[in-house]
Amino acid sequence: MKFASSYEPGEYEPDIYAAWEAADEFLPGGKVGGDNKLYDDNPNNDPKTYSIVMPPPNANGNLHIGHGLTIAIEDSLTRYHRLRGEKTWYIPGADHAGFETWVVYERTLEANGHTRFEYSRDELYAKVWDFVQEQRGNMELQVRALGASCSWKDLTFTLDENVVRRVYATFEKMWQDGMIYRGEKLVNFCPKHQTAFADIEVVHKDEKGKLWDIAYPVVDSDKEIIVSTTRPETLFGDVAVAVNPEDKRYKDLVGKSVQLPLTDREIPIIADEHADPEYGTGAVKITPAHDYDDYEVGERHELPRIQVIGLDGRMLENCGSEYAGLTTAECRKKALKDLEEAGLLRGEKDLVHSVAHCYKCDTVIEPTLKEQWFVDVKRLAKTAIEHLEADEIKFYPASRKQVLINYLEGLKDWNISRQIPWGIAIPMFRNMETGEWIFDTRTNLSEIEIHGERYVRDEDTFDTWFSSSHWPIVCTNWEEGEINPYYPLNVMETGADILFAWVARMIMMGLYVTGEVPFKEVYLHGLVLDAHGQKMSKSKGNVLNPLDMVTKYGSDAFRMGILRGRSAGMNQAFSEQSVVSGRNLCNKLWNVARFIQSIVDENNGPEEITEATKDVISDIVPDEPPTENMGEDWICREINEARWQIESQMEHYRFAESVETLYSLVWDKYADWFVETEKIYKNIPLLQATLEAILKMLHPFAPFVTEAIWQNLSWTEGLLIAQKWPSDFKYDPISAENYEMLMNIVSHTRSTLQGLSEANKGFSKADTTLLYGDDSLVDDNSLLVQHLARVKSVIPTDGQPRGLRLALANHELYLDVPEKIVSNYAKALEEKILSVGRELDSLNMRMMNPNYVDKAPAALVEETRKLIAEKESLIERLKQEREAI
RNA sequence: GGAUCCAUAGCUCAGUUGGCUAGAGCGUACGAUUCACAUUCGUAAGGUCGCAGGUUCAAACCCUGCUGGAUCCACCA
Repeated sequence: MKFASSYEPGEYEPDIYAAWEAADEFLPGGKVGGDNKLYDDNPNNDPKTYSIVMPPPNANGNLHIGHGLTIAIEDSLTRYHRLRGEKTWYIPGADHAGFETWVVYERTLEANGHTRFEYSRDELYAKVWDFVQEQRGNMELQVRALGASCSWKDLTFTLDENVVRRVYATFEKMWQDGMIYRGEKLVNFCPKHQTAFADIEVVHKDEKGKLWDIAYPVVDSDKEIIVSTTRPETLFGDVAVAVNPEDKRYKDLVGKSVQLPLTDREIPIIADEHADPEYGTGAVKITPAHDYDDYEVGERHELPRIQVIGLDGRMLENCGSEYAGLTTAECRKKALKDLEEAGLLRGEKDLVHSVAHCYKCDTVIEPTLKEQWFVDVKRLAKTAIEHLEADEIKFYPASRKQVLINYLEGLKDWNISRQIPWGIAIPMFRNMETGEWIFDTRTNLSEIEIHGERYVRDEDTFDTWFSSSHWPIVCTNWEEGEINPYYPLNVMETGADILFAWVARMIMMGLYVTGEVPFKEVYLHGLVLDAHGQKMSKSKGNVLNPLDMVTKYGSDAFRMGILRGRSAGMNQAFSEQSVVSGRNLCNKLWNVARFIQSIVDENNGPEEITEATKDVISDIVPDEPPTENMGEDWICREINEARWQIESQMEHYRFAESVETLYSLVWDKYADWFVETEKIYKNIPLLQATLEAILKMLHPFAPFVTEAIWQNLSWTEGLLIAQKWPSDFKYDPISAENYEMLMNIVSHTRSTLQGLSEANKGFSKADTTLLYGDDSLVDDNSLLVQHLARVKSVIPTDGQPRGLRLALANHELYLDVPEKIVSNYAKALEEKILSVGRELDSLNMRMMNPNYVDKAPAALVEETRKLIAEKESLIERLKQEREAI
């Protein structure tokens, strides 16, 4: 016997994964397709294809619990479609994670007493490359430990040559289409990391601040205008004071100038909608170089932009010698003091406002004027919206489609420049003489020469989302003019939190580059929260490592555990308890298999399997429905039923329900009832066939234990991963129905016995005899009933009923127990009568309503009538029992 | 300010076009045990489905309002 008495995942998982990989089963053709070719020369010859990509985890990082969920979902889909016989391609990836990795690297640089400024960009790039190569591999091992059946030879790294080539091609196309422009705009600049960020990369936090009122004297007048500001230090960059055009208080001041305090400049008073008469004093200072709204006001009124804060977060020369070089905080303090001394500070009050922070280092983001590359997104967004509205992509959850459309409608131009060395270089060179920019892909050179003219490379790199928005295109090797059955992807599975950052951009880019949407369906998963519904975070100390779970309980247990109770788009709690119950299921299945193998061994002997028996066994669908044991018809029906459910659930991404369906099939139906019946009947071919079907159905969710069992069974061949999804079992529906009745009799017997034993100390259930009247069902199955109900014997009454009659409609059954035992049970009986009475009342109420009888469907009314009749006869019987006591 | 989602047993969640006498797992209580499995088996208790209205023969489900919670977007001089 190969089966140990319990399943030890750690002993099997690494070998099994290696066996799959060695057999090339992860390639899209697999062994099923035979040729391992991506696709046939004639696409009509091909089976259906199924493609899915892995959102690339950070190449030099470790997987967190969210990756665990990602892989559990994606690999279940992959394995399911592979078993269905589709050419399934799950493409793994690794992300250079531009900013993330850069932050980690810069930290190690600083820890060694260096700074980024000591090196050229090319040197830094080379250093990080080496750093990442050293760290790489960890993540890939972890993806394997989770059982991901992805095609490793197709792994795409976000800096791979073909990715860069594709990104450059797109950029060039955009450049030629006039969608790329260089502009000096306000960008979210982190003074610590020295780089710009996209809007979605900054975190807004509510903070306590102060609102100061500052008087600006009106030129050639004794009047003054008081502005409200939270950032007095930006005063040096003021170029106007704005008031609302409707604001009567200031109407006559518009067009005049004010003296800008602490400086010798005069700035105009302008009228602009931006000024809210209700807020503060209704007058607002305009600083286009350091505030987004002011920037727009400046555009409208063609005002100059005066930058007064440097990239290092210190005040520039143009603020005057007293202020230049101060940090913004120092400058604010000094400016307020000076204003107060000048008698211009008129008030100060507390307020809470939201402030942008760097999502990585929490430094306050300084809106800063910078020359950057921008993508004009109007056309991209418009096309994306059109295709979304035409329902070309199905969303799970469905509501996110509209959310995405709303986002695209308000999308601003996309700043794609980042001041980080670690990334794909922007392929633009500038003629230092003329200032002209040209496109060139020779980004390995910092300078190039064309027709004797010298061009210098832009030092910036692309926003990672610009390259990763090509992900479905580059992973599937899509090429213009070639047929590619794997593009568009069947599904894009990723976190709901990157709907805007990534999904939106992949759709825009896919449409722009290929003219087609990049995927047919989007499944978004929510955040994995801790057991108490809290976000996992290092500072809270509630972070769970998926690999720890795998080590402790096994990969399958983790996968089933994390899928449980989870639905699309929802942030849901994760509890270790679900993993424990997943582990228990694996062990249960293991023992079921162990038991079945032992029966096979007893009857055949493992060595003596003849070719003839093999034929019988390998025919998974028995031609004739099983006879004799009705439990066999029943389990065949239940397995079919479960399989149909799983097929429909998988189509709708209801993974949690599939796990639930399988759990109940394996445990509550197969092990608790069917295998119990087989202790008497031992229909070996059917035991084998049903076990095989269950292993296949569970394989997508618990790949390791199912494969481990498959390998340990004496009669199976090949790898489970490469088998075919089961088809229908034949069965006799009447037998199946009868077995269910038998189950009902057994449960009721057990429950009554339990009631008796609770009411009577020392009562022995196992010594009790069950008597039956005129009942062919029980008569035919007395041995089975005796075994399942765990009674001493099941025999006919022979016309002499005695003991306690069971309250079952259509069956005359008695537990042969003394009257004293029964009388102690009277209270339980009384409760039962009351509860059935309540059910009967509610049914009668319904029938007494003439509208119900009139308007409800006839079948439903009929069913209610039948139910009432049943309940009435049941209550009658219970009352008789009570009388008898 | 705009939007989306959520509220069902002690806990975590199912409940697909209204037909429910509202389910599961865990937990709890009681009982079993040389049986493939104590990672086991059996039985049971536990719920005015957030609140208030409405539509309907019928509402956990549809509509309106409210309360509480989560998330996203925008704004906050």
